[in-house]
Amino acid sequence: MQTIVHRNRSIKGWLFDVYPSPSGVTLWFISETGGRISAHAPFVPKFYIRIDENSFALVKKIASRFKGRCKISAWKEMIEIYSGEFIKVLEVYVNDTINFGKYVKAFEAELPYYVFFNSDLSPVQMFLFENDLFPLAYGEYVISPDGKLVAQNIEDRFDAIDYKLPPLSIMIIKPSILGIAPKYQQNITIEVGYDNRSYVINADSAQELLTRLNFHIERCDPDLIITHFGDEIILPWLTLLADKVKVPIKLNRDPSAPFVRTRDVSYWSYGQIVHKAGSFELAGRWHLDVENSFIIDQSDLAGLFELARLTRIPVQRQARETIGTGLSSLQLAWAYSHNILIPAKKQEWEQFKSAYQLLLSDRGGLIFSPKMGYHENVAELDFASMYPSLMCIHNISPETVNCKCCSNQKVPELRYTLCENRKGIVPETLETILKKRAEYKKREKDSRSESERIEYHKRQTALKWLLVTCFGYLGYKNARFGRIEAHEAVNAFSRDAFLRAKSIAEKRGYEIIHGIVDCLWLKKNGAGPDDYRKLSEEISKEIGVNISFEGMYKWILFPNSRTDPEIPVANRYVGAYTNGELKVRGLEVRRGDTPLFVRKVQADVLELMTNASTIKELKLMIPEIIQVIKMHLEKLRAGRVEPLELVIRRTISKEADEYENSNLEAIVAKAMAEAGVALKPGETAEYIIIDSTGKRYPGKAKPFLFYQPEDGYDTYKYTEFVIKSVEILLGPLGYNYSWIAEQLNVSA
DNA sequence: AAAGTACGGGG
DNA sequence: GTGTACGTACTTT
Repeated sequence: MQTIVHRNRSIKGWLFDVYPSPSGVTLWFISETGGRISAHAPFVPKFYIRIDENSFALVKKIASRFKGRCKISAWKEMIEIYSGEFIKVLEVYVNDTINFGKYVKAFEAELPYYVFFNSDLSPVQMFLFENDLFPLAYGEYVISPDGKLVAQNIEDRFDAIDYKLPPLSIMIIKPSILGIAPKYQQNITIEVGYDNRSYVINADSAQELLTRLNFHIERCDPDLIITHFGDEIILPWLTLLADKVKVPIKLNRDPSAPFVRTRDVSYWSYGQIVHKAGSFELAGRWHLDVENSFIIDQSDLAGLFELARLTRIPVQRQARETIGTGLSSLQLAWAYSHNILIPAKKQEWEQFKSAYQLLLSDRGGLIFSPKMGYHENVAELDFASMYPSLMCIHNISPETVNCKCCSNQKVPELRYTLCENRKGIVPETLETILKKRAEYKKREKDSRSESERIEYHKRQTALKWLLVTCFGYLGYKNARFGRIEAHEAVNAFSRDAFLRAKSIAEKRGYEIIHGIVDCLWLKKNGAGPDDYRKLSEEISKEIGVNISFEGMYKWILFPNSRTDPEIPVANRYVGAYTNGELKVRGLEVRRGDTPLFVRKVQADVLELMTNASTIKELKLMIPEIIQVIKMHLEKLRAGRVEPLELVIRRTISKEADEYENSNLEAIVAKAMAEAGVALKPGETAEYIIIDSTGKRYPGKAKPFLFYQPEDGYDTYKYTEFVIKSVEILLGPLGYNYSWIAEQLNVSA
């Protein structure tokens, strides 16, 4: 006799994905043996209301209207972050992970004068927080015969430094022409790549296209579909086709789940409009659009995975979120696990300022005026992670500044106190990041294997962005854990540190050539690397924040302002380190709106200049530089420059008809709108200048979308662009625009 | 001359 | 609390 025993199944592997599904969440795992397994976990998210007992009946009445969905759980004692004291709150269960937010809104609408906590967290994150889980967590997962996750034993930590990642099968889908947005392409063909092969899908009909794509998806069975422009263009287009010709597209691994799509948005972020494409997320596999992810752009998949593990935001979502959201999530997780109530955040209208932006705008950070022109034998000293370090060292956090319990005068210039009894949430969470990054940086330096070095570099770069954001976050008035006094305190400490560093250096006989916020450029006759290292050590020891010797420059240039040649500008400079590396800020090669052609010329010139060890040698190579420019300009004059290299990409800030001046952006936006492909504020105008005078061609510039090689281009304008980009380098050596133009046989 | 428009920053 | 850095470079009016 045989009995069939339905037993639990144990998987050793990684948590791959989590998303809401009816009465809980759906989880996907990748097992070590290569299985892709889904499971369901029941989960009831909850929120809290700070309410007096008299109002209990009112809450009960609202809850009873959503009978079966919302339920009053109990009175709870939880910690209010600013006071650090326990307060009494009412816990409400919402048995619907998909519509959690809608139920919360209903409560909020009827209880406008009460404070809500944990009410705008995502149920998926609450699930992860509560179960000590995180994306890509390695461990043992136990699944019941009816597909429920019943237990897990995690052999991994969200903040681990040594962790294994699952081997992922990857498919790439992209337009066969890259380098120009699909919006500007006349016919899009898609190219599918996997297993070291790629296939251009040239189909005669939509049916054929979809059938062939489905074939590839089934054969590859990707965990991860990487696209270029998948969010905005390709996936929406494919699904539209699929609906039209009724060929289901097999993008999802979970056939029961919908695609998660969000709308595109344009929003203001500190004086600039930003357009964010809507997202197109998949269920059971990831879709990552490399053109719609800041963190992938900066630090690749390795950085994205590092961040997702740390912030506990699912990978597809983390890819599209801002870094600020990631940092916030890290703090939320910490608060959640310490029974600290999380205040509902108010509507976010602004993005966070990065430290730098804030420093400039709030005049918090110090900027000296550079000594104009070329210098030799200058050294650079940088404070490493100055702001996060200050926050950790001095325990600066929204709830520790001006706390109730302490009276001290720790903050320079300001009469603020800093708590000595309780460690703040900001230092608590930052410390993890700082330590982790320091270790990655160390390994990056020490590692013998190139692939390891690259991996560690990507991870530490991702963490760097968290650190860069954290300062802005502290001063951001709408942040959950933000407070302006905390932000001011950091500023005060930073100015103090910077000024003390400066004065120590000057006392030792060094001349300050320039200084920005946490960077100092110094000079002293006869001083070498060892002297600067010694100076760095002395300053670090004195101030308590690490300052490091970045290197010495063979030459460095702080150019004059173009609008007023008598004055210097703080944020543009270029210098060649003694190791041959170049550091450039603010010049054309660094700008996103410089056409590739101009960038190439300036880059070529700079590369030559890197070979010079002294200003004298720089002067000697002028004829050589002129030759290089001549070569490029001859190509330009002959009409042989590829149109792509002449494309200017600039963000438009408003709708086509809102422009008051007919500048090139307005012209292009209008032309696009008329052709039915209107650009939204924050999207990029991509165009070629045909005739900037408008005499020969009144349109002046043409969107790349409509560009034909016969249209030609404005040789004069592009030449001028080139000469200006070289003048900024040669001008301080005594060779101005008209001299350069003359050498190049161009009328100035 | 004044107003309009866009860019950078961090490593 | 329905607002949107700030300084530079360049163009248009």
